[in-house]
Amino acid sequence: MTTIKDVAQRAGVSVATVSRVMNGSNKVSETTRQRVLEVIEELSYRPNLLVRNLRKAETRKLLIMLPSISNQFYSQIVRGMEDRALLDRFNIMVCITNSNPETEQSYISLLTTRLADGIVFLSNEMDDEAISQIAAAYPIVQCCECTGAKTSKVSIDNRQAAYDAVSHLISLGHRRIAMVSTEKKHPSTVDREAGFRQAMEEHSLAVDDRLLQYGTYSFQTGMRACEALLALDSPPSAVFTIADSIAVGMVKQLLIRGLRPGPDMAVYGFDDTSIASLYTPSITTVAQPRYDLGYTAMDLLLRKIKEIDSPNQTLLLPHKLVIRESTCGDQTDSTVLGGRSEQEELV
Amino acid sequence: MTTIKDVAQRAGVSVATVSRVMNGSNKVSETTRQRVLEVIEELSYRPNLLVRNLRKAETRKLLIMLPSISNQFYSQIVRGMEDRALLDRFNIMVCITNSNPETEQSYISLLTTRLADGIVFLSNEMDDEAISQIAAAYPIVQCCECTGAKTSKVSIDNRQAAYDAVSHLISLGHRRIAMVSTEKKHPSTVDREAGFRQAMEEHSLAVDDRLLQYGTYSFQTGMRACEALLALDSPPSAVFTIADSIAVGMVKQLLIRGLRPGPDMAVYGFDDTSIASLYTPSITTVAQPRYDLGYTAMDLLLRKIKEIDSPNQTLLLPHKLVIRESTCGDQTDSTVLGGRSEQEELV
DNA sequence: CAGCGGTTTGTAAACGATTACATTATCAGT
DNA sequence: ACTGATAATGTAATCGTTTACAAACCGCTG
Repeated sequence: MTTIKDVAQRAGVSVATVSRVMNGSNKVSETTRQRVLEVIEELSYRPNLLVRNLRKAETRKLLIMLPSISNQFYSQIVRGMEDRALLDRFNIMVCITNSNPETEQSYISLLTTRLADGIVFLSNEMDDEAISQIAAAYPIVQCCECTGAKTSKVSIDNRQAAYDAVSHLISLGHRRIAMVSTEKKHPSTVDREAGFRQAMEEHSLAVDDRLLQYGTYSFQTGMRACEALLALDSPPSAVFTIADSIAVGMVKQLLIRGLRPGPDMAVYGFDDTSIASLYTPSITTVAQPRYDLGYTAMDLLLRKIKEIDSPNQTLLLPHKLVIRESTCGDQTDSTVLGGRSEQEELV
Repeated sequence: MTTIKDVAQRAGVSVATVSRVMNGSNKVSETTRQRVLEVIEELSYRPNLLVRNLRKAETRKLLIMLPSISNQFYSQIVRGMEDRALLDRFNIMVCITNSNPETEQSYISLLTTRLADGIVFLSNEMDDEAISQIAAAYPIVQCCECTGAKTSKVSIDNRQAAYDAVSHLISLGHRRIAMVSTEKKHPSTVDREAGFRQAMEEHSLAVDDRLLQYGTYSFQTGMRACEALLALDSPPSAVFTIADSIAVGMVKQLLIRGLRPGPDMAVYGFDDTSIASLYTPSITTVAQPRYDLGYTAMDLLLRKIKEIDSPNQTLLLPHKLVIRESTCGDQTDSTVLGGRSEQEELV
């Protein structure tokens, strides 16, 4: 490997001069600058950034922790983060934890061992105590899944969003409303369940335990829940699910059973991932301002990097209901109703 | 920041001893080991890995270059890579290029500046010449999108796969077969188009230029292509698309027009992403051994890391046709036919 | 108790850059 | 020709580890 010394020697200057050329210092004559640049080109010299990072005590690398890469939901968020990070000349790298605590820990140690300058969690496995402790010394932000840890955070108001969705179903005349959620209680899950209950209670509707189904974020969960609900003596007329993937499963199972999603059973999704608008029938859902969530989270992280002792902030961004066919009372043809989500290529 | 010196001082030993404890060298007495460990805990000391990486001239970090995070297709591939990398105690980090040459370049420089030990490209923007040059000095592997660059590579035989798919359509009795592809010619695109043509020619079927539609990987492309094809004097009875996302658009548009995907027009997807099995009707497609592709690619990369001068290899893994409803001749009900793809959670 | 082998520990060079400070070159003004 | 200011360049310390080599220590043996 060629080092700065090799370049200096070959160009007949000192390493300091080469370093100055590399860093664009103005205290180098045009003649030597050219010579050095030539030699750099000639030897195809690339500085060892480990050393530079060491000397400058910064890496300009930020980590984004995703539980999984296969979730459509994250792409716009990550794009927002990236755009914001680039403004301050930071690079981002995505770490996939698979919701595995050890994997998560191994990526966190990149931060504490100075291989990265900050982390945004899109979900985390560690407990609040541990996260808070790390956040006290290193820049950390939570996005979308915000626990009780002492960090800066950004998300939507999940409780309110669920409340709005369920209230909407009620306003359509539904009285027996089911909920399909996950066994694993993410912060967003807890809030969405709370919003569901609040809406039901405020409209004096009973929450029948048999109408509560639990599983994972998979469409299989939606299909199974659909079966279970249809098997009841008096099935619900509407279902609120906490994720589009579950809603898709519900809808598919209804179709398999020859039932019409919407008229026969209304289905509400959550997140407005591309499949919700793509599916036939299209699926009513709650949209989050994903790009903004990411952009804002990154903004908070950069603030923390500039000043680790800056106070923690909690920001809530506005959500939106996207009404589509799956909550349509009368479905005479399969024309796509409004609520087309922002154009997003499915590459 | 506490350094190894602080620990040494506090524990009353030399930095060498602390380093030995950190690295699990056996030449430390149990007594001092314990004392040092206590101090490390007490000061919550974390070594600066920039230095360690510098001394050891390795980072044990591998980069995976994705054009986009929103593609379902990549998740299993990445998992395969990760599993293989972990066996050799390497961490992986995902870099999203957005198909932007500058972004790609900025991540590649992480390799040449010794911040990472190797790269797997799931697609690349640089030209073959540039890639070959880098690959001569640094470990690089191409996966799924293999150009003419001098690197090790893994993919399926895209030409053969397309050939098989189109031959299958022909065996079902179709004679007028359209193709929907992308403007941008990725290596896989070129091969799939070639396979399409080969199958048509070998069965003495004319390739009507009006039956060739081009766009992006988006479902909008599928919808538009569907419109264009239906507007023809004699529309095709089957369509081969080079991506599931396009096929979904086709199917959706057929449904909107009140036509039956399958009986009225057969639709073939490619890649077997989760949406293909999820959609109603489910979509016939070509499945790639995604996990294995990733695992194998990483295996080749690790080989290159061990020995940069090891010869480049090109591996082709077997594909599979997954027959579903969208190529079904008579569709009496919406029962899901075989070809359920490997269970994959949609999180 | 000198000498020996083995274990444990310490000293200091090295990794490859950045940068404060020192030195040298350049040149205008007298 | 000399001075002093300014620009260009060089020297060497430094970042925080790892590790080769040297030194100290310990218990035994003869």
